[in-house]
Amino acid sequence: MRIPTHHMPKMQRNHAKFEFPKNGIQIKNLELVRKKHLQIALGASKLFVKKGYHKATMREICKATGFTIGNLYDYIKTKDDVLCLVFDTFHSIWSHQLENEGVFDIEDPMEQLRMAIRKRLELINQLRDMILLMYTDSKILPREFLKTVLKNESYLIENYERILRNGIEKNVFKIKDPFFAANVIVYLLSIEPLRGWNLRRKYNISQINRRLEKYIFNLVLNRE
Amino acid sequence: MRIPTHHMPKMQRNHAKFEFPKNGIQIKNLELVRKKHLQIALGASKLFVKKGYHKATMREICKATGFTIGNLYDYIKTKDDVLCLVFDTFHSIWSHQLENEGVFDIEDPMEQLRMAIRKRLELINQLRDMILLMYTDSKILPREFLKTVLKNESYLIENYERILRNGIEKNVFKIKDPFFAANVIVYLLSIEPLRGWNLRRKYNISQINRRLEKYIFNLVLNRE
Amino acid sequence: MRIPTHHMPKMQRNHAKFEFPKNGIQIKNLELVRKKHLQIALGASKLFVKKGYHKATMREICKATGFTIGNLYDYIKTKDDVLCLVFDTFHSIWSHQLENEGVFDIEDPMEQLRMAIRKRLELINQLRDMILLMYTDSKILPREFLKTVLKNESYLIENYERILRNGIEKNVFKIKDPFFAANVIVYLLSIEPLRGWNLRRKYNISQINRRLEKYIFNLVLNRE
Amino acid sequence: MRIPTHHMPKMQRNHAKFEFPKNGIQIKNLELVRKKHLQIALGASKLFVKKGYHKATMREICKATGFTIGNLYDYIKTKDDVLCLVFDTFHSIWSHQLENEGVFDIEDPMEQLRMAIRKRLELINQLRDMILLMYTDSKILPREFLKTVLKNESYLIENYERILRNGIEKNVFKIKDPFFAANVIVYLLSIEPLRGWNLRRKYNISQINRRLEKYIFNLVLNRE
DNA sequence: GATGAATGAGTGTTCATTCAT
DNA sequence: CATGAATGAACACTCATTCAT
Repeated sequence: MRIPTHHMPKMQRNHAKFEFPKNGIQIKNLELVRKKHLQIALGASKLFVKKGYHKATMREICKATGFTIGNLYDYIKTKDDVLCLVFDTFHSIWSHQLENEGVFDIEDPMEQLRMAIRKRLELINQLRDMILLMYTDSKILPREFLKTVLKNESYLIENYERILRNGIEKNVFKIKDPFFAANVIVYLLSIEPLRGWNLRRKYNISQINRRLEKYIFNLVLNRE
Repeated sequence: MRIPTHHMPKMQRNHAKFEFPKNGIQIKNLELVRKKHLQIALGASKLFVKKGYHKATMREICKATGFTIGNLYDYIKTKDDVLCLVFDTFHSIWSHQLENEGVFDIEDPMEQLRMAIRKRLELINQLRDMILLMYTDSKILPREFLKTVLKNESYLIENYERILRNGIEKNVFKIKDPFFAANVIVYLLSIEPLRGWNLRRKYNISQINRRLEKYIFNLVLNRE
Repeated sequence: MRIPTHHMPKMQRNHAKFEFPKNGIQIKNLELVRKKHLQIALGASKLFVKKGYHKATMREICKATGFTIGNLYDYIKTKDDVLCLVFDTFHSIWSHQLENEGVFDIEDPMEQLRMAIRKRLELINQLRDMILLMYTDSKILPREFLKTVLKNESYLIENYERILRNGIEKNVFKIKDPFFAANVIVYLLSIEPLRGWNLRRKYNISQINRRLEKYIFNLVLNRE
Repeated sequence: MRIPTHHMPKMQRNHAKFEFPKNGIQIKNLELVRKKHLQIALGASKLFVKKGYHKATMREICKATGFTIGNLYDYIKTKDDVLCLVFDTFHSIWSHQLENEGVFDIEDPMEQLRMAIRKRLELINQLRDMILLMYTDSKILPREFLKTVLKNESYLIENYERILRNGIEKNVFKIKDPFFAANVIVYLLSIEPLRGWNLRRKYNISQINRRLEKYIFNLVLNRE
């Protein structure tokens, strides 16, 4: 899994709400904490992708992140926090992508949607395994944190809905229910990480992506 | 979750894995073993849906299935086997549905596809939680067993592909790539169990289902 | 520490209230649980006396009690429970002694008090180290359990108070405040286990006991 | 707990243990070390009284004493040293009290004993919780240090013995065995911190003290 | 076949202590 | 002298699995 490092500086911007761990930690230097949290998230995500959250032991997480056990626990309170950190890091990228890509500056609805699809598919290819992880392990997340994740996710869908509404207003898109369509589109875009094992037997990634794009435009341009 | 019991007789067809649960102990009555395996799968699935596989303990599985610990281990070898049994039971229903519904007896492609969609959505609604479980926990399955599961899954997709090809031959469906379309359709049909938390805020199940049906027909009837 | 086994059959009589652990345990055979709890208490008490509660590890407790770790945890929920079991076992002996010794059948107050003192000193000598343990580690006990322990302890003191009142009524004892006197007497009787390191430099146990007896009679027979 | 600061100057007399806290680091200013040791003892004692020695972490000790972790370890070598410092500080007050109170300047044995009792009870009331701590946690002390503590304690008892002998010589006290009596007296005087939970249900502190005084005089004035 | 007590490797977590800055 | 991040041995506890009855 390549990590899209060009996104990193922006990652934790909107997420003062994700403070780890909930209660005070040992370490006092706040900048350091942020740095280490990122280090944990990056290392642990790779491990979780490989072994799954439950089968990864704290000792393995330490090795994967380059921490000693005690030191790791200076930055988290429980193992669950590690998963939260992983989600915090990647789900931010995941759900706040469009704002960061300048998609909303594009006027032409067709071009805007095409951009939104392509950029998303690029990101999805980069984060393939993380996306699978985010699907399979999100139900492990603490209730409160899961709520935030879902909120982010629906925020992402709203972004697509906005693009669709823009196209509808300009009489380019023919769909009647942009909310449902946005859900379908966002869902469809993840087909490759989730069900790719079958598609990949016949197509390479870019063939899949091209077809997805066509399907989505088809969906958006034809009367329902 | 209602379990569609009319499917049960066919369920355990192809799984050598469970034929001799314990090397040393010869359980003669094979019919009994099958009965007990079903009992385990039914009880355990409910538990796994509630708690997840990893957080469910063997003791809880015993309680949920009505076995004592020692007795349960007469029918399985490891905890993983329980998950396999659950998959074995439900994934058979899941992937061999269409054959059992008489869908292939229908001549008219439109009618056939409509039937295939509706029957599937019905089943998906019944098995909502199991489907989520099958997505999230399939990666826990032993390698060999996972292969069987995926084979079943692709068999299901092939069924849809066959329906599409039938419609293409009869000049009803306009699609060029029935393999890809089948994958997309099967994937789309599961949107509710997997991403329903967002859709359900606006629609009830049947509204979702109606929209899905329309989308799929749209997809199939329009030139790509 | 010799364990006064002749008391054992009576030990758990009055203490249905002490159920370990608070919530259900794995083991179903209740008689077995009682037997094992006793085994735990006897083994652990020796260890705690030697090392103290906090320095004793669960593995040492296992070795001292003859359990494997997992099996020990079939009978307790936490390490604290082991201490509670120890207290439960010995504090019962400790605080319900007099009823079991026939002291209350004696009519003559002098004889009754003498008996109460001697029997107690005998017990105290047997339980020397346990008494020290009960003093030093009682503050570790869970709040609720400590309350029961203190109630038992005050019940013991009440027994002495009753003996004193009997002597006052029969004009043998001259004391005005039997409650305070009973507290002092019970406290004094434990001087050897608690502060014996100094006394033992000059006296043997029976010399200490003889002197204590004299002091208490002095206290009880003279006008305040 | 008020700390009787007027005793402090004499406190750290006889404890080579803390003269060079760290082999490698030569802290030149010995006066500073003494000051810091006192700071540690005062802060830590409050914490130990509240949580017990074992449950108090070094981090909590730091917070309670106003040190940073690294700095604290400039003045001690192990956590046990903190307990030793606490004992060193308070046990000195505890066992060298009488010399500092001018008790030995009093000629009249009755007056002298009364003074010795009252001053002691005053101190005991001030140090209530510390006394309980000194009882419960003394067995944690390193062997060598415990010996010093016990020596101090027996020194205290000797002081009372001296007072008693003085009274015997002057034909005021009737006791035959001043050593035993001194042990009993010193032990009795601590009844309130150790067993007060029962007494305090009926009496306030001064009522307890008055009764104790009477009992001790009774003990000392009557033929055994 | 059924029972449930026993096993012990392995887990997440704590915390006294060290040491670079 | 002071700081606090880093270390890792040790801990309490869990739970899949076995096996005597």
